[in-house]
Amino acid sequence: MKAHPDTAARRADAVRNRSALLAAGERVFARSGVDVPMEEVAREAGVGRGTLYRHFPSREHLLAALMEEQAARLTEEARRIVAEGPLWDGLVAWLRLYDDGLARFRGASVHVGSGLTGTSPIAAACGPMRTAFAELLGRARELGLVGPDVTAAQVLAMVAALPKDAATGGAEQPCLDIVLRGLRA
Amino acid sequence: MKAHPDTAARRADAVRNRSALLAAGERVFARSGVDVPMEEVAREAGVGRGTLYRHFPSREHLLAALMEEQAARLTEEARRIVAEGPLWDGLVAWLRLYDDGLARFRGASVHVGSGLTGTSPIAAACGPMRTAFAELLGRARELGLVGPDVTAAQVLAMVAALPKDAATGGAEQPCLDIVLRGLRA
DNA sequence: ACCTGAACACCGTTCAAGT
DNA sequence: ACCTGAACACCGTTCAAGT
Repeated sequence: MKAHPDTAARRADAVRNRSALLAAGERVFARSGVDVPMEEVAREAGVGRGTLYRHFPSREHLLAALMEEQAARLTEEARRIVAEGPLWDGLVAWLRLYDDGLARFRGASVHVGSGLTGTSPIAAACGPMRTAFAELLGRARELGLVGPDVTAAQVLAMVAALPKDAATGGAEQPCLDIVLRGLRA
Repeated sequence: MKAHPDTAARRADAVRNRSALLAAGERVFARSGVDVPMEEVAREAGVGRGTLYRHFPSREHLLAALMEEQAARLTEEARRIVAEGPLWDGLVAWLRLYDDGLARFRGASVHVGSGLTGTSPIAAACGPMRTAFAELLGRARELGLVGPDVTAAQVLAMVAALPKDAATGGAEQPCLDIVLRGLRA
């Protein structure tokens, strides 16, 4: 991949396999969670184990590639809210989107929560999203909508780590609502 | 173990090995996190793998045994707060103790968060603590200190899942403080 | 009754051989 | 250049043999 920055120069089977792996990863992770044996992803894509590892050197690389599209949408949305407002309602809506996105693959939140900081493939995939959210949170802070001591990395990590509502014994109020109340200045 | 409910009837080496395993588990989990290879625990205790699995059939059984003492302390403390008050400050202090306790072993929060409900060994070890905390939260709810839609299982799962402050990029305000603000009615 | 360590199973990752 | 599946490594768990 490094040797072939432009798709045209890559062999047709390599291009085909890569998209088959992405599609298979999407289905298998959605069905069985991100900790499923990698072999299942390879089988679903109809390729050998080795081919999977050639395209994605680790589970996190595959997960990061799958999340990139979604992260791009969230980046876009954060910028739109900064430009158009309203800031508080936008912030709330954005965090709901973010939370929902992490629910798509069972087990993804653990990888995202620990991968947001540092140099993991996931950190790289989420970099622009983090920056855009930091901008949004900064504006909200300037308007006094959230406290001065809350950081973007903290909020992203905290919301990513929230237990799924299924795991909280049928509580009426989602955990995210509690955190949102706590954020509001 | 099942065949010998009273310690006196067990062979001396079995008794000795069990406490050596608990002491080793404490040290190794504290040093390397709860996902450390079980072999290290056995080696630190000076016994074979098989002996470890005879006493604790899985990693979760060992972790549950190690957490029992701490859970008992928290149970006690919750009852004291219910009896003596003050309820809100007591609730806050209790949740800080709970949060600190989970920080003792890196990785423990994942097992506790998912193990609180259900039938895991950890759920069994935490049962009395859950009940005592539910009582404490119920009293706070009656006084209108917390909202009516918050459940004990939810709060325990949520606080267990909070990212360690080291993972939030040096935020001024601990995540727990944000949740506590959100809980207060 | 209990202990031990070899053996088995599972899965992530690598790599020699093939096209 | 890329693919494949056999092979290796690691670790959780089991069990036959020993005391």
